[in-house]
Amino acid sequence: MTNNTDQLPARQQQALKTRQKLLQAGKEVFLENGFQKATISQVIKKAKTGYGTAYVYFKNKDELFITLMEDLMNQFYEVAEMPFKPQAKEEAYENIKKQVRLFLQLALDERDMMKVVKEAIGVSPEIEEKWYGIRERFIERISVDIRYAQAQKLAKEHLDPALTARGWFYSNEMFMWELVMNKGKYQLDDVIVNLTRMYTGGLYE
Amino acid sequence: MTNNTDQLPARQQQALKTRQKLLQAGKEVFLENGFQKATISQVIKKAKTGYGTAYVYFKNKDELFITLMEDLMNQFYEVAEMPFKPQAKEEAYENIKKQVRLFLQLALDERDMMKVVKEAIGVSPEIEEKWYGIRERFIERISVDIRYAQAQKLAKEHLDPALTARGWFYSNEMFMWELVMNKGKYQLDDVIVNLTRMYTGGLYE
DNA sequence: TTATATCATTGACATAGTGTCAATCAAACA
DNA sequence: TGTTTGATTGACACTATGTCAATGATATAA
Repeated sequence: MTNNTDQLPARQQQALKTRQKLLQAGKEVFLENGFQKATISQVIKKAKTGYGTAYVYFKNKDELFITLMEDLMNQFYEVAEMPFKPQAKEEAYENIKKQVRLFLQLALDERDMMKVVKEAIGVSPEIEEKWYGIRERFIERISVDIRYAQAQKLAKEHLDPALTARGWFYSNEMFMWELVMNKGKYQLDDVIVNLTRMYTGGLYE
Repeated sequence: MTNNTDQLPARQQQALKTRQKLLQAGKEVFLENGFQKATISQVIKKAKTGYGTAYVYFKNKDELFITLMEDLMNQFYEVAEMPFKPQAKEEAYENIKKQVRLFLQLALDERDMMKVVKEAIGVSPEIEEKWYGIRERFIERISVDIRYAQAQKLAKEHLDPALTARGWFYSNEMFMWELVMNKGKYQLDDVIVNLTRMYTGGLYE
């Protein structure tokens, strides 16, 4: 595999390399210190560049972190786009369980990074906005699924798809953060089964 | 109504007054600027005290804000403690609707303050902890309610009370923040009805 | 090959906020 | 009235941010 920097002039190659060094150092510093305690000084020290260099490549700490989040966030977008066309209630139940597991598992696979993401969402409006983008994408997708299930006469007509999708995603998201922050407090499978049962069947007989 | 500072020596009265001035000024500064942008300098300027005085009465900005939140947080604790002893599914449904409305309405009545609280939760671990205390109190109370409903054969036995209570509260909490942050985007009654229907009856036929 | 232009890199600087503490001031008390 | 006690204060040391004029190295042109 040839690196696409091969053809570039040495100057641009160097610049790319500097940027990469800052990203790598940034990731390490964020994982070690969390979002708030991480400083540009720590990053440039680890990357072995001058202080001002960081500001050449990134507007500020928030932007550096957003760049580092991007890959992970795209994985969430992919999970959100999963197709959903159940023909029966049983099939719906299985589909939903599968998607919940993908969502929670992705967060747990990147647990250390997700902890920092959670902190960053609380501190930086720009990063919060990025997460809201993912949330709304999920909710929109789930709304479509609910309308489909209603058209198939599988789901109750009297529930508002947008509100129901939102409430459902909120539960999922919060359990995700709970699992990320308190590993081991709950069993993943228990959470998935209970969430899905609640969603599909409700609490009362 | 006699003020209970009447009997105190003048020196302590003065100290109390200074503290009150800082609290009042703090509230104004937080509401005007939000949590992060609020500074001690702004507070002491508005309170007309010296810089160091603020640190005599409060360890830091977080502690000042926590003191300001206390009343509001206690109101949430009161809502969490509401009794719940339904004899039938219909009664349960009405009880639940009532409690959801109290919860959401309290947040909306203190909307401006709740916006700052949300920001502060994201920034300050101490304040986050305070909110988690309220959340866990709600969840514990709801767990008890679910167990009671299960014992009455009103609620499904196969749902885990702790997990179900948690998922249910998460939906409520997130809708609360949504209503607080985006006033008017959703109709309060629509949210309440949909949440409660989902919770009690589930999505599928 | 040399001169010049371009642009990546740099750290000192201005700015802004925090928390501390020795000094000051005024009330309480002997 | 003199002394003690404790409330108040702002200057100080510290930490972090973001900017920018100067520097240095590479690319280009003559």
